[in-house]
Amino acid sequence: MTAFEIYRTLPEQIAARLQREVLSSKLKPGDPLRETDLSERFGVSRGPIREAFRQLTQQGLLVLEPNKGVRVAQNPSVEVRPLVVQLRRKIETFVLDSIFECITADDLAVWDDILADIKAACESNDVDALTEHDLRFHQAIIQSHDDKDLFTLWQPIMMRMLMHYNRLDDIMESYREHKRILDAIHSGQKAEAIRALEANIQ
Amino acid sequence: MTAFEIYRTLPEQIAARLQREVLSSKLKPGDPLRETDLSERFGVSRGPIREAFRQLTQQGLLVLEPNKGVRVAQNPSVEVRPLVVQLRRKIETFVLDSIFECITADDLAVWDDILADIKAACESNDVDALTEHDLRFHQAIIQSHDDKDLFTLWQPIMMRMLMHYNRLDDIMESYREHKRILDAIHSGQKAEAIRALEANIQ
DNA sequence: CAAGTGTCCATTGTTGACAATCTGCAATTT
DNA sequence: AAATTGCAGATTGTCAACAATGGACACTTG
Repeated sequence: MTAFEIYRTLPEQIAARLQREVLSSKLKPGDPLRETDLSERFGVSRGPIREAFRQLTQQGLLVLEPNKGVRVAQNPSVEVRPLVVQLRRKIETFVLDSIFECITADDLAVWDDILADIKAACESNDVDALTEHDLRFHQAIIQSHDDKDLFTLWQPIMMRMLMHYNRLDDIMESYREHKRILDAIHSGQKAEAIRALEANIQ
Repeated sequence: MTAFEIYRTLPEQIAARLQREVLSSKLKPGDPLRETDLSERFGVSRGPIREAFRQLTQQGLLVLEPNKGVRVAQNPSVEVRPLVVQLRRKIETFVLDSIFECITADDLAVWDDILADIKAACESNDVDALTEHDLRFHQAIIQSHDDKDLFTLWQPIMMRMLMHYNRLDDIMESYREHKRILDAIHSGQKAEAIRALEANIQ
């Protein structure tokens, strides 16, 4: 993990820390988060904590009840999960289809780097790191679209899916799936790239 | 318009007011909102204003830039709009299909009331009121699903669509579209109801 | 004994003061 | 003249004190 991540604001740093703890199930669905506890833990006042709560609520990781505080959100129900999968597929394939012709060598270089991180995480069987880099991979693709607003639409849907990351028996398969996507892009096969992307989202 | 809406919290009241002003284009895309101005206007301190900003950011109506404040979000680009339409259709038809067999007489009574409001808005050619009750109509359907989390997924997508509500030449057509949905539900025709719902979302 | 009521305490909601940051413009430098 | 620097103001970020709310539990009341 990168030790010196730079974030613009205090709340962003705090939100990033808490996000990891939720996605790695260090914080479990239903767990309450108290403003006072966290303000002491991070050495800041309650203001930035509330702001961080707000960001994570927007991502769907926390649920806010007035006068009662925030709790870690429940996983999507099994009934709703297929819908979430479909929504994410629609957005990501839309983006890939839309940007395909304008993908630069720089873009691909960044994505290759992330793929290397995914590979490393798979090889060391580190599910938390895999989750993080899987998120970075798809986020990088979404954010390469001109319309930055797409990201805010996509993020809460993606988060719902990451909340239980136990799809694969063989963790290395995740690396292979992402590699297939990039291989197809490298060789300019748009339809194949979209197919590989859809296969990765389930 | 309901004159005595009760909201739990101060920020909710403020957010509701601002939401109307954005959806009615009293506040236009790119307009900056200053915390100090609004705290004086509403007679509260800046805390609740910031909280309201956050709620509206989550809904996609405002965009937040650190150290620079918030602005009214831009309308979705013409390129992205078809995607937004598809996403909203997927969610709403999923919900209607999912709840259809458990719709109660109480549910239908509420929806009929909202339909009456839609009719009144159309007849008096009040686009702002139509926007408001159109939102209430679809929101009521979404919220009748057991999984309350669906609402937070749907809301930002819906808001993107409401930000330019100029689809119809004949405003009465909006009433008819919603009436077709409820008529089909009343007579138990699930497939027809879903078809009418999809026709309304475009 | 069941239902309702009051009190206390933990927690969130709100406020106003102060600190940090950004923007625009004027003065300075090359 | 163009680019850069340095101020001044406006605006957001942070903080700590105080107010309001909700939940638990003991107490009263029928």
